[in-house]
Amino acid sequence: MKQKITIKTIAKELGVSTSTVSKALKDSHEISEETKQKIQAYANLYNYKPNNLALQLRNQKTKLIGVILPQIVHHFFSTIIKGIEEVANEKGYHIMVCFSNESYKKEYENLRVLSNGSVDGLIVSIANETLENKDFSHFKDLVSEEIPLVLIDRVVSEIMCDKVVVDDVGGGYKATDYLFRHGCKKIALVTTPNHVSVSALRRQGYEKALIENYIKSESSLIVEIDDEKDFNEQIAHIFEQDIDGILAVNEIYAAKCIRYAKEREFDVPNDISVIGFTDGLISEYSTPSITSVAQHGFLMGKQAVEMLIHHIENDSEDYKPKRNVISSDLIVRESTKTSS
Amino acid sequence: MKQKITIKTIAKELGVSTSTVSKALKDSHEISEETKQKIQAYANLYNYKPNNLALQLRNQKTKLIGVILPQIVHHFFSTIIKGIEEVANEKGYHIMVCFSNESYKKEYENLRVLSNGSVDGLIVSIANETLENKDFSHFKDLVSEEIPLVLIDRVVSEIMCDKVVVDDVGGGYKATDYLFRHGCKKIALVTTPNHVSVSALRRQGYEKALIENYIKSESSLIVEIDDEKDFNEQIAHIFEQDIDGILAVNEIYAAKCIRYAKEREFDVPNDISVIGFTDGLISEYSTPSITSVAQHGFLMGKQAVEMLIHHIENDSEDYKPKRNVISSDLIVRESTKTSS
DNA sequence: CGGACTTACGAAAACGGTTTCGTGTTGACA
DNA sequence: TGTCAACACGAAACCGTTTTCGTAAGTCCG
Repeated sequence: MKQKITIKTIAKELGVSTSTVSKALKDSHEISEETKQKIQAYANLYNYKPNNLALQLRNQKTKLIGVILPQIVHHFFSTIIKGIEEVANEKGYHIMVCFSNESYKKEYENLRVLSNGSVDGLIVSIANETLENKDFSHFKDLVSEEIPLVLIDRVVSEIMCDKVVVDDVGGGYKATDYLFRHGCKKIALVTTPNHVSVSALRRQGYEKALIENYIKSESSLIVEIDDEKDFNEQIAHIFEQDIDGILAVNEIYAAKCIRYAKEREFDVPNDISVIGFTDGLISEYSTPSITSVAQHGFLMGKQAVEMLIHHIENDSEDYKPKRNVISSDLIVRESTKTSS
Repeated sequence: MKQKITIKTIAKELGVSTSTVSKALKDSHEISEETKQKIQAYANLYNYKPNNLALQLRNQKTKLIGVILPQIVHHFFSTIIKGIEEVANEKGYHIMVCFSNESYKKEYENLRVLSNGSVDGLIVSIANETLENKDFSHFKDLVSEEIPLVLIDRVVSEIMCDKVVVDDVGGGYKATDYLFRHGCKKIALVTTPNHVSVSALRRQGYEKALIENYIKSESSLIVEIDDEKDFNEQIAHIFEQDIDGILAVNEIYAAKCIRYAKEREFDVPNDISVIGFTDGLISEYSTPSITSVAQHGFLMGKQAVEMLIHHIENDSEDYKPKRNVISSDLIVRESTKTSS
């Protein structure tokens, strides 16, 4: 990289001190018009730009927000990033994005690097492996260092910080209840292993709706998908139990269920109605398009960064962790019956 | 944020100089075992971490790579980010991600902020608006400041820097040729306005395939979609010309074409075969699944960051812009006939 | 005993800015 | 002519770290 022009260079060339240059460039009244003209002209000519690192070191702030997400090639998470970036930019911040790839080790590493003064605060969604381990000491360290932290989507109660979550229980409930109201009698749940906190919550919503409809939850109707194994083999058995509705905890599972249903010559939605979570492109463009629980990732990102920046910029005020809940809405499409 | 412990604090508390502390923490032979023990113990106890900003200022490098993309909620671009992040991390770099939202102004702003010493180099895919304007002075400034820059996917020849592009001409050709070989006689092209460089290239490939098959390109078979207007209205006329194949320049257009074809009671693939670009989730999960030209965004990200880091770390060697071309492959699925 | 060499540490400069606090020169005014 | 304020600028500290160089004390050897 070419040697950049600095205040020192300008000062030397023009035979003034660095303080004079600094002040002149800020149009300070302390400096005479004449000198200001000269300095500003010179700075312009040589395209002077103040070095960000120097400023950050001096001001003890970076105007940078660290974002650590478990995945990126994922509609929900990329939507969150978009929300974060948009608001951050409006407020003069930029974002540094890292991914944990659901791995504890990478999450730990990223946290370590970013918390060394590189960023003013962090927005994190916890990796699955970490949720499984239940080792949150790296987050607790962060909190005890008083580095502003906002946890999103996948959160745990033992970390004392701001949080933004989706109303997953409500979403699961709304979806299941919708199925009941539109004529379904026997609804299966296709989910992930239970340590994934959001899935567990959606399941709670599912079970709540069952109870309210006086139906006993049957474990034979619940499949915890192991992504390592063949999907169709794992769900085959629920199709042999006269089900007429499926709630899937994400849109990929929903799409796969629909595909499998077709293979087995069930009609969607007339024989079986299907609802997914995550209102992404798959839900919108597959045929039939999929009724989904929208999670408003964009909004979540926006709220998270607003809380974070508030925390960063009101450092002094005594601070009580807040928790925002974003309600999830059902987007009705073609994969569910409309009449009962 | 809590006041962080610094080398100065340690020095003062232990009654030594900052240089001693610095050396002791690096296990320098200049310092006696006894003193080292004492200092390291203290540092550990109070969880000392060196301040990144100070290091970056001193070393004149940030180990940070700036990434500016036009969009994020997009399978191809998020895949690129994943590729970039993975290799960057391996080599000890982190990434700062910004989005231009296809806007010239935001691209300009992002470029300005990131080129102030915040990053060691940049990876950029140009915004559509900039491609339309043809104003690339902000990039040329970057190049003349000798800030390492790699352009990806959407590139222009007048910017002298490293580039990684997809073989879009080849992709368009392969796809069109595949349609001809499998019995299509009349193939429509659903594309974007021509200033989008990748679309223009895909169109070249399409036309090349037409010529090789002795078919005259007809403008009535080519639709340049205006995203502001209704999609179906814009493509309706091509369905009245006995077409039996459609090449769409992205997977959303492909999915929309298939949907419209169904509405008009054409069978896909038997009446009309459809091929899209961007091998994302839509292509994979829609019904019928969509034959697509895969662009290998992951690979593109990896190559880009490798070129960039090479450039950053071999600053001295005299530098000749390189250009990598990633070949695009056809992923055959259900939206195209298999026999001729 | 004197010189050379090692050991163990500190002072200071450097990275690129900002900011506080002088200070020398004017000019006005009594 | 002496006093004082205003003006225009510079010196120096500071942000946190590294690194070069200097040096006091101790050791070894002749």
